[in-house]
Amino acid sequence: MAISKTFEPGAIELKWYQHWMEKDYFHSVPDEREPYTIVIPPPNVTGVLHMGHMLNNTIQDVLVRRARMLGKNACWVPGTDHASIATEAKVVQKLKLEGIQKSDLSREEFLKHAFVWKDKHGGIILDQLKKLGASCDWERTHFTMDPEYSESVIQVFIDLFQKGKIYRGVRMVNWDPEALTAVSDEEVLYKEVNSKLYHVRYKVDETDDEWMTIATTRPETILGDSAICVNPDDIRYAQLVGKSVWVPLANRKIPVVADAYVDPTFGTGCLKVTPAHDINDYELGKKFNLDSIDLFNDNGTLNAHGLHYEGMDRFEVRKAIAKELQEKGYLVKTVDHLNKVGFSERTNAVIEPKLSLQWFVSMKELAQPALENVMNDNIHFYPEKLKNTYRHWMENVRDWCISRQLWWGHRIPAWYFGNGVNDFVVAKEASEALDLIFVKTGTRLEEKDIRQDEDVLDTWFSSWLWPISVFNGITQPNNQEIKYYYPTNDLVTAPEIMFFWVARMIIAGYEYLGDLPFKNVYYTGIVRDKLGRKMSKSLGNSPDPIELINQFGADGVRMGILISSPAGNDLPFDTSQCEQGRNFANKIWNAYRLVSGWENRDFDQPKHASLAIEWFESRYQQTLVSVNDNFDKFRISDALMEIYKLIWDDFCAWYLELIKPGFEQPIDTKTLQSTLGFFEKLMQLLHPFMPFITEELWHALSERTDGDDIIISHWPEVKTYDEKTIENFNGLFQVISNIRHFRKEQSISTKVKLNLVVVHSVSNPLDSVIVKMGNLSEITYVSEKPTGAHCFIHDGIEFYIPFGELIDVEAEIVKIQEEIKYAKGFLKSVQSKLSNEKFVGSAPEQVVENERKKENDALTKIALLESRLESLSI
RNA sequence: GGGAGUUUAGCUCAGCUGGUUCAGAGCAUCUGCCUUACAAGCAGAGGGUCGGGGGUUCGAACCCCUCAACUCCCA
Repeated sequence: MAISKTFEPGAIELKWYQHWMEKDYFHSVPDEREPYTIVIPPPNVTGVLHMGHMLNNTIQDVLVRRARMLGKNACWVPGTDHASIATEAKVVQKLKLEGIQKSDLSREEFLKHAFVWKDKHGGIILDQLKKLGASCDWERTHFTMDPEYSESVIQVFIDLFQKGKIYRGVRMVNWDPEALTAVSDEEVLYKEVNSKLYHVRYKVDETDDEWMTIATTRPETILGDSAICVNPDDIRYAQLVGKSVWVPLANRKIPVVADAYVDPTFGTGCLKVTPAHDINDYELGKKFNLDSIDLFNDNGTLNAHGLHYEGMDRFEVRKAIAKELQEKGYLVKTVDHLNKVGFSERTNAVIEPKLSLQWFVSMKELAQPALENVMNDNIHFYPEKLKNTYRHWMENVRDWCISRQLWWGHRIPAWYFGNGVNDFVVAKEASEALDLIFVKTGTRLEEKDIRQDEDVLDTWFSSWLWPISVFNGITQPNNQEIKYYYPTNDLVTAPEIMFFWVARMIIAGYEYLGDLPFKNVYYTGIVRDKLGRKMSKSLGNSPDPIELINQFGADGVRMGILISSPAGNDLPFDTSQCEQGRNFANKIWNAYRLVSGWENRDFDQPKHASLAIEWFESRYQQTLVSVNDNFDKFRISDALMEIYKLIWDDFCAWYLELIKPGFEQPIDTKTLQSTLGFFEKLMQLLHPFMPFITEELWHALSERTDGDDIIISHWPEVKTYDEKTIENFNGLFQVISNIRHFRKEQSISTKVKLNLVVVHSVSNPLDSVIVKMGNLSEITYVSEKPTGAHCFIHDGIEFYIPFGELIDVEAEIVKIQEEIKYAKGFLKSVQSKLSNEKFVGSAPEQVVENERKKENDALTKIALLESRLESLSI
């Protein structure tokens, strides 16, 4: 059967993925082997695969596949999270298209719709990962709202509440007026926005015409002002502190207070204080015991405090109120101003700081072990520099707002029995709640008398349990699986979610299992386009991963993604990298075509072949050591690069050429066997990176018994190797390269065979190789150097290529002169070092010795070059 | 505003404790080749004041100071 000239990945990928699935190779059950565990960073259940997932999951697959080959019990747990805000928004939107308002539905009805949506879209992203070759244990696929998982989330909430680590309180939260929920600090993105600074004057009480002018970017909040604040050192306003001013339009009198918080150089130096709508103002409000006037409805419109603006949107009011202030003479001026505005990560709505009653996790104590164990490298970050960022966050950790005013998610297990601040209990079921209420109050209530909290928990409050709850470690403590798989080994994720997720998993790990959740965290970079922009759906600058796979093959795409992406560095992605991957697959494919076409016979192995085999074996071992080392250091792309060069340069360009029989000539059995063996071992090294082509060739190279698949084959073992052999061959390659260089320089066609004359007494067993690779007619050994020939020196031996008439003698002379000039300059620098007493005195002996050797070499070289120059000049 | 990081070839990056191997790799570029596995290929080549300036040292891409640019995190 003819083998196609190029590698065609499509059918092959499908075939082997199916085969692996049928063989259940991805599935893990605890046994006596050492476990190797990775939990996938769960993508959003509503998401589709993007380039970030591709990078992330390719790396995980590489690690898992190698661990599997190392004989470990490899377990890669896949799954998705419920992404409460994003998913709820999508479901609401979908219902809207069907003419259904969320408000028309009961909670139960809405959730029914949401689950329908989840069942329909939830699996997409995981299916896409299969195309990439991801060897996840699909039988273990988890979802953060699975019943048992949910139970663990609720159990943890109750436990932390009982420990006093969860509390309910009024705080300034980040309100998303579009999603109608609070979001955590981490979900707010600050962006610079061109806005205006409105200078508005407030009349000082008990004066005729004395005014204080404040500067604000948010005139719509004027109606909620409770004070004016100035810096106590600001002499401009010192006499006004303690007096009162009148709030424009509202006709309310508010005090003037002084606090060092105010920056006298910003604006006018007078700050209007709106405690209900700014976090800093809120602090001032507490300090000075000011009224807190909440102006806004949840959807961002003004409420009754907004007077005649009631019902209008905050941004509409900004325009309208500026106009009214202008008309009534309060607006002094407006100036352009660049300021930072917080946007919701989910809805992109402008975040409204809002006072509200929310649930919080108190973080300070919980964070302690999580901080320590990263700083002391019990949990190792790659790259290490991210430890700094982590420490900074952990040392200044703030309490975590975990309630969300949504329905899609884990409903908070708190039960209210009255209107008092403390009229609630926390319990899993209503019946338990009733018991607790009885204990708390002495009153026996019925279910109809109590109501459960309407809110759900932040999604991260469930995914922080991911490495534990995928093994049911909370609901069934000390079960066999959690004991076997936990702590997991490596976590591969993006630095963007270091706080959202990584830090919190570490916290949960220590709190609930008293141990780290993973030993290593490998942070990938952000995938960017050619212009350096982050790839995103809204920019439309991200290639469709599935399209890429169709175009270049999964192996090609995997290589394209990994070839240049060191940990923590952004990956400026370009499809040309996948092309490189595809080309590599093709190169391997063609190497196989060559080898598979050889006919073998029993005859004595030529000397050069046995030497070549010895050399390649050493090179392979040398690379293997280095590849292993790179893996240990999570230098994944370096490992790949080494394998790439080993296959392309050493194996294809040199080894195969060395042992290749003449056209239509047979090859000896021994050499063929060794070559097939090498090919196999190369495929094993490459398998974690390019699983499909390697499995295909594993089977093509040899008849395999059932179950003899590369995916479960044993990672090659390190054996001692001979450095000397590698050095010898490097010399050989340089000789050949010298010949080729000369040919190229003199534009001598490959069709013209050259002679090589060596001034040496002993011939080399590899001469036949030089003849072949250098396209020579013969090599002759002489004792007298010939004249009229090009010369190069390697390892002290002089090599000559006799001239034909075509050779440009003048050019040759010029070239030698240049070489002499360079060598003399080099000699001078070496000699000046050696004549420096301080250098000779203080540098280590080894270094000085090296300089002496350099001096000697240079002298010899110059002498040789000069004698050649002489012979040419005749 | 506070903190951290980065700056080495056209691009993406290596370069460990200062010392032959220290100025490297892959890609891209240029030149010549359809040579019988592969033009998705082969052979060869060019390209860098290691961000600028100063210092320490016999010796600096590497250590110190300073300036500049970029990136990220926090407020």
